[in-house]
Amino acid sequence: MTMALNAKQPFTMPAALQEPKFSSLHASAEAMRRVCLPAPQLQGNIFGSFDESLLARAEALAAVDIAPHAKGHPHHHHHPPFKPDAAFSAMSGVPCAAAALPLPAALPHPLPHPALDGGDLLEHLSSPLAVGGLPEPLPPPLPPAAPLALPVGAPGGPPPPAAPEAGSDPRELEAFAERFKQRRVRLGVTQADVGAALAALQLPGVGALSQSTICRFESLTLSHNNMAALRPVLQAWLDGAEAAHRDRAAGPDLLPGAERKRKRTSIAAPEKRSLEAFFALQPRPSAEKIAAIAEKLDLKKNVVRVWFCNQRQKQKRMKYSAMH
DNA sequence: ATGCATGAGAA
DNA sequence: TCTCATGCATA
Repeated sequence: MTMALNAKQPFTMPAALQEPKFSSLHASAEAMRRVCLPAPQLQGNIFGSFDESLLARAEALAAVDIAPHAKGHPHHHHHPPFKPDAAFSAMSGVPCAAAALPLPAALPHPLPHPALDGGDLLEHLSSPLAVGGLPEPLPPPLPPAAPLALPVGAPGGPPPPAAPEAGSDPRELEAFAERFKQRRVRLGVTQADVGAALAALQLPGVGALSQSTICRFESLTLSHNNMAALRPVLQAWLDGAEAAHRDRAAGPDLLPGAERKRKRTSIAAPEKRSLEAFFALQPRPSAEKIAAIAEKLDLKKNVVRVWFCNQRQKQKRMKYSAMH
């Protein structure tokens, strides 16, 4: 039931050749960044020695850049031989003014996690609306700003859902992102605040977003589709925020204050280098290979799998595919 | 600002 | 199982 906002893929492509994601503009760019994949290795070697060569080659590659670190990179500290899981800590009092509560109706809630191994609980917090409060453009001691609400349905200007292909121009998206950030800062609102305020906007199927997402939007580190989908929403917020700025509505702020806990395994540098080498050879290793790699690097299989997924996702970010 | 992770939905 | 959109936890 959760359906995040998604301009979901109007076009679905076979997993094998799914690249022509966007218009056509990047078709070439996309193709460009996805270099290599030269060796036609492995065919039907299910016999013991299946990917020994792959592993060996990747390791060789991984080793190439390590030894003589004369002055090339700012590499510093290192790590223990290895360690599967690792660091975790708790965040304390994050003064984010955010929250939403089981509001009226329609709050697409992601839902609770099934208790997996790690055991992370209570993640979603929602809380009361945060209406009214508007942070004065006084940056320094910026008090936990209170997000702004916006009269939904009051189209201040551009009818968003007009052109299906509107706002899909990479150039324009980039320009918007930049303007957005500047004006946001001008309003003295943090990325986290924006994300929280979005919930108050109560747009169809649009809930709050995290600081991470807002940050990624501003830095274009999201997929093109994602950027395009978020643009209208952020535009709406910006309009409302600036309007509210003129007016004046002051409101106190709320402070949720919750505790979180969740582990984030940390992959050490050497292991990471190996993974990168593997990735260059095979961006999409089979489950068997992932298992082999995991064993070699002494990492959990799932960690390796997720790493590859994230790596693939990285390739698709605007920054790289639309680089000009 | 980013790394590792979850989960819904499509193959 | 992968992709995609997102997020917590971190550096």
